Amino acid sequence: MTNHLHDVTERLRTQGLRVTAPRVAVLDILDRMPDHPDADAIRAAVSRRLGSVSTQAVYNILHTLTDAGLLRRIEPAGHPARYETRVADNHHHLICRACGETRDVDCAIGHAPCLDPSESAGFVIDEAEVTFWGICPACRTTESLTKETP
Amino acid sequence: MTNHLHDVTERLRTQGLRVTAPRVAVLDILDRMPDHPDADAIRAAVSRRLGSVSTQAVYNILHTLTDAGLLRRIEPAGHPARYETRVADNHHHLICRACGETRDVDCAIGHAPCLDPSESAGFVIDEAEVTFWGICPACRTTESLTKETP
DNA sequence: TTCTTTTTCTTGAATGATTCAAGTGTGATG
DNA sequence: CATCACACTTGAATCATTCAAGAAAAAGAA
Repeated sequence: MTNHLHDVTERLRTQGLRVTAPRVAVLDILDRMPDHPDADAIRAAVSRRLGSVSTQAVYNILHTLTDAGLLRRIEPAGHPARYETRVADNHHHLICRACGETRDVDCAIGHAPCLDPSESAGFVIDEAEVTFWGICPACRTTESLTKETP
Repeated sequence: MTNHLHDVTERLRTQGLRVTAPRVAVLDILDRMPDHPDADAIRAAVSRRLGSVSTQAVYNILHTLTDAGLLRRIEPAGHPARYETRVADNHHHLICRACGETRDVDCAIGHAPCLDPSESAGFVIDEAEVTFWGICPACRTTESLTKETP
């Protein structure tokens, strides 16, 4: 645990970023949360650990760390942005249309950039983002219960 | 042109939707706009044609037509939603990070659903969405000009 | 350690796309 | 051509996120 915090600190230093309690907390918490939390869930978790944090600080931190390549931001249509620390590899996401729950999906086809468009139309392409949309097991159950009770 | 309006009317009727001037205008305009306009651009175009439309009406219409399968909504992270009438086939999008300009990209790999995730985690998946992110020719030019003038 | 500088955090207000709610108007059916 | 469900208008509300200005804290120097 002290080990891990040291690792988190190192990651910040390597990117030339100052080591602050809120930043360490965000990175450490995201490393441990497998469910791609959104800004509000992250704020809640950091707040629990440090006593309090401002919403603005959380947004600043998420922005800074994302820009530095320490975080990856996922922005599912219709849901607030979610974050993860898995940045080194090429992977995609499976998102529930109902609740926004997000799961990692390993790249289905080869390696990064994973896909090439058939026409690039003069664009300089830097990312091929694949999102699988569906209904998660929990929401599927809720949905059928709702429908079967008119 | 009367031909096309007739076709638009038919599409509405086929979906059991009432034929109203704003709805016809939205569909007709979207059929002619290749650049995936957002709600505001659509409102402007409809307004120009009919004299005026409320923003709310445009949102209602876009929602209704999308639900009916007559439109497809594209929601690029960080940009307002865009719409297109190309709903029959499986295709993806190439989006400019800077200005949001959106181009169609034919499916790079086979047919719909185009991709299968390696793990579905109990989800019922209904769509595989592929987005190519980059910088369009116009923004690329602007960007380099800005950088070269410190 | 203590001082200084630069960056980060806090607070409170603002933004922008989209949605909610209530009332008026209109298309489709009989 | 009357009725009624549905669509449109107006005006306010919501939500995630961002802007702005001042207070606090990290990093490097003395």
